Amino acid sequence: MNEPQELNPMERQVVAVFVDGVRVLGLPRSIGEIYGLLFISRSPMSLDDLVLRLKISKGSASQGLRMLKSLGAVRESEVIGTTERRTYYEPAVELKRLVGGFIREQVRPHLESGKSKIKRLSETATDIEDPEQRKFVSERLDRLDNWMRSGGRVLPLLQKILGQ
Amino acid sequence: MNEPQELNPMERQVVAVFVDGVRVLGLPRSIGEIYGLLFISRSPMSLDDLVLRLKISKGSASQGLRMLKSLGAVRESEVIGTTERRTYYEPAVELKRLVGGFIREQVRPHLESGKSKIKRLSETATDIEDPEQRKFVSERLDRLDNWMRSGGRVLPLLQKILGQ
DNA sequence: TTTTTTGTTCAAATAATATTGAACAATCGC
DNA sequence: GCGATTGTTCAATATTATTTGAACAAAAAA
Repeated sequence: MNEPQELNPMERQVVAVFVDGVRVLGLPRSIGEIYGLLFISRSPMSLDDLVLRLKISKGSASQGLRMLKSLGAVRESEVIGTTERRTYYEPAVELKRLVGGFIREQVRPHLESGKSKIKRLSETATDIEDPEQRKFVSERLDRLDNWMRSGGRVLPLLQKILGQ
Repeated sequence: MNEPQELNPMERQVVAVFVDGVRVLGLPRSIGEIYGLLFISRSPMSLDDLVLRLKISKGSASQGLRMLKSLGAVRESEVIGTTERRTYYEPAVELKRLVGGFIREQVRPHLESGKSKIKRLSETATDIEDPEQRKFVSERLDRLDNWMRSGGRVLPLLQKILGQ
C-alpha cells in the first residue's frame, strides 16, 4: 500500500519549475512542490500521497493544501464508487482561475489596505504648515493614489486577457 | 552638518506604505525604505543622508541604491553649481518606468528561464514509453508553455496600460 | 605623499519565514 | 466504547534572506 518513494526525473523537474515559479510570487516552496506534483500526476492525490512522495511533513502538506485551496488552485476530487475516507486533490489547470485566485487572495488585500492608508495620509497632509511643503506632499500622495487606481483598473483586465 | 535624525510621522508612514509595497513584489524592505523616503523628500539625497535618516548601514544603502538603479527607480541627480563629490539620488516617479524596470529585471528573466526549461522537458517527454502517459505529460507541458506565452503577451500590454 | 571623503564588497550576524513533528480533534468501523 | 485512520494546529526548529560592519578601493584635497 506504499507509494513509490522517489520522484522520477520528469516529476522532479516539473516540480522544480513550479518551486521556482511560486518563489517569484512570494509563496513558500512547499506550495510549488505540492502543486507541481499534482500538475504532472494523472490521478488525484491524498495528503498522505504527497507526504510520501515529496518527503514533506504532514504539517506542511496540510498547510500547503489549505493555501492552495484558498487560492482556488486545487480542488477536492470525487473518487467515485469507493468507501474512501481520504480526500483526494487535483490541480486547477485553468490559468484564468489561478490568476484570479492569486489576485483575490494576495494582490487585492494589499491594494485595498494601501489605498486606505494613503487616503488617511492625504487628510493629514492638509495640516502641513508650510504651503510649499504641503503642496509637494499632496502632489506625491495624489500620484501614489493614482498608482493604486491604475493597479485596480489593470487587475480585471489581466484576468480577462489571461482567460483567453 | 548632521541630518535631522528621526523621520517625521508623514515620512514614517509613507515609508511604511512602500515597505509594504515592495514586500508584495518580493523585494527587500530596505528597498522600500530608501525609495519611500526619496519619494516623499523634496530634495535629492545622498547615500549618507539615507544612512543617517533611515538608520540603516552603509552596506544596505549601497546595495539598495544599486538595485533601485538597476530597476530604473532612482536616478542620479545633477546638483548644479557646487563642487560636490557625493552623488545625490532622486526617485523616478513615472509608474510606467517603474513597472517597466520591474518587468525587465524581475519578471522577464524568470519567464525566459521557465520557457527554456519547459522546452527541454517537452523534448524529454517524447521518450516516455507508455503512450497514454506520454500523451498526458505532453498535454500538461503544452499547457505550461501556453501559460508562459500568455505571460509574455501580457507584459507589454501591462506596460502600455500603466503608461496612461 | 598622506589624509580624508565617498562608496563598494562580502563574510558573519541577525532577522524573517517556512517546516517539522508531537499533541490533539474528528470521524469511521468494529 | 475503543482502536484505527485522517487531518489540523502550533511551538520548536531549521532554513533562507537580509542586514551589518569592517576591510578595502578610488579619487580628491591637503
